[in-house]
Amino acid sequence: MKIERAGERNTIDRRVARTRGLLQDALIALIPEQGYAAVTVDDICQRANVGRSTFYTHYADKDALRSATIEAHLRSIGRRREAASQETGSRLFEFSLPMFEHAHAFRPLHHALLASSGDTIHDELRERIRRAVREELVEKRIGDRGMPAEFAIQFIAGAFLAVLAWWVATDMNLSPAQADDLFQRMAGKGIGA
Amino acid sequence: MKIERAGERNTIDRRVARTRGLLQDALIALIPEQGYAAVTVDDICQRANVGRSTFYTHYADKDALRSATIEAHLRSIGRRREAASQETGSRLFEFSLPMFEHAHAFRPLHHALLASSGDTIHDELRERIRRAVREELVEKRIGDRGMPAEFAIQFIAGAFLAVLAWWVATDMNLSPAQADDLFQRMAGKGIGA
DNA sequence: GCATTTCCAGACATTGTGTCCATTATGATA
DNA sequence: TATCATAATGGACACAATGTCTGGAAATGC
Repeated sequence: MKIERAGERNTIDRRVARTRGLLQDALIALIPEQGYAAVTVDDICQRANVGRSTFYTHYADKDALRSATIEAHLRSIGRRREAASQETGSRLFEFSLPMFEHAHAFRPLHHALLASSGDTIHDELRERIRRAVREELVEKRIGDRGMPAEFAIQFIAGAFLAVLAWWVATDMNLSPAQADDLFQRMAGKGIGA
Repeated sequence: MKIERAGERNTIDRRVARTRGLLQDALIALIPEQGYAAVTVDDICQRANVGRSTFYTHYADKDALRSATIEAHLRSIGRRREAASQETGSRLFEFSLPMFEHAHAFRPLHHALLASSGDTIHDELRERIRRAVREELVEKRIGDRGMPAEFAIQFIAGAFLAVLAWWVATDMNLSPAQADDLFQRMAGKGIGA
């Protein structure tokens, strides 16, 4: 009699690894084509050449597959980051360079993760904010010395939207004027190391 | 015989205005409760007390309703900004305060707009980045003088994701090291007005 | 008041989801 | 290599949501 206690398994059946790999790759391949929301479980299975019932023996649903896929890649970034952390010692944001490097190596994945969601409204709001930032930066000729204008624009617009979303989601302890003040400070002086 | 040319209508039937208003309000109300993706057309109709078939006489689908809802409000933000622009004159980022103020006045709308893109794929990555930023900022005790840590975290994480998305979407003329360098500079010193 | 428009409930076909089962195929192990 | 455990498979099923279409009832505008 063989008793196999939970979690005692130290090797993974090749079939499992193969199936999961195929499914993950299929998802990543399909997202740029149709957008995540439009991708069906059936699409994934056909692209991966995997039976639909097999899908459900591995993942509860599409979201579970997505999580697992991201999780796997994110772990590799984490390892890379730890390695980098020991080398460089005390950089300001240790996560950023490994992330840029990973995005460079796995561009299709990151494109799938970050590309405009196809959501016209979100994209429209983003674009409006960017336009507003662009106008001001160009008009007032701020930020030179090798800093590409578009980079600064994306930076500021992204920061603003993130901060606005957070502020709206919280209980709004800060007044609009206070929130704006903090934003202006961060945008102007940065984290001020 | 009465011929009604397209677009010649100058008044809107009260029933139409009433129905559309109810549907838009219902959507905005439901998004914070369940998230946009989980809201069904039936949910919206029940909340709005409107027949489901009526829904489809006004909007092609759920996305169309969302578009129409947000578009209307976005126009009012534009007007507010123009007004504010004339008053203040020469602030650094003129768009930000009016936006914060509008978000304060129409919080449910902005919550619906910014909370979850419906594309949950962003949210997961977003959360990971935030965690990475949070660890570093807290660990290294950076940013004091009345700057709430969470504000700085959201700011940096949002800026990073926007910059990363932009970089991945372009032809990647910048190397990972260069991109990271620019990011570090902006994060550390800001726009440097 | 009357013609027009909108609202509505319900029926319908369609698509995608998630579960289950019996059967076949394949990797692990000795 | 033989054996056994596990994975993969297609098909059937119930279910939920979508989007279309009807005919009649209700409201609106003029």
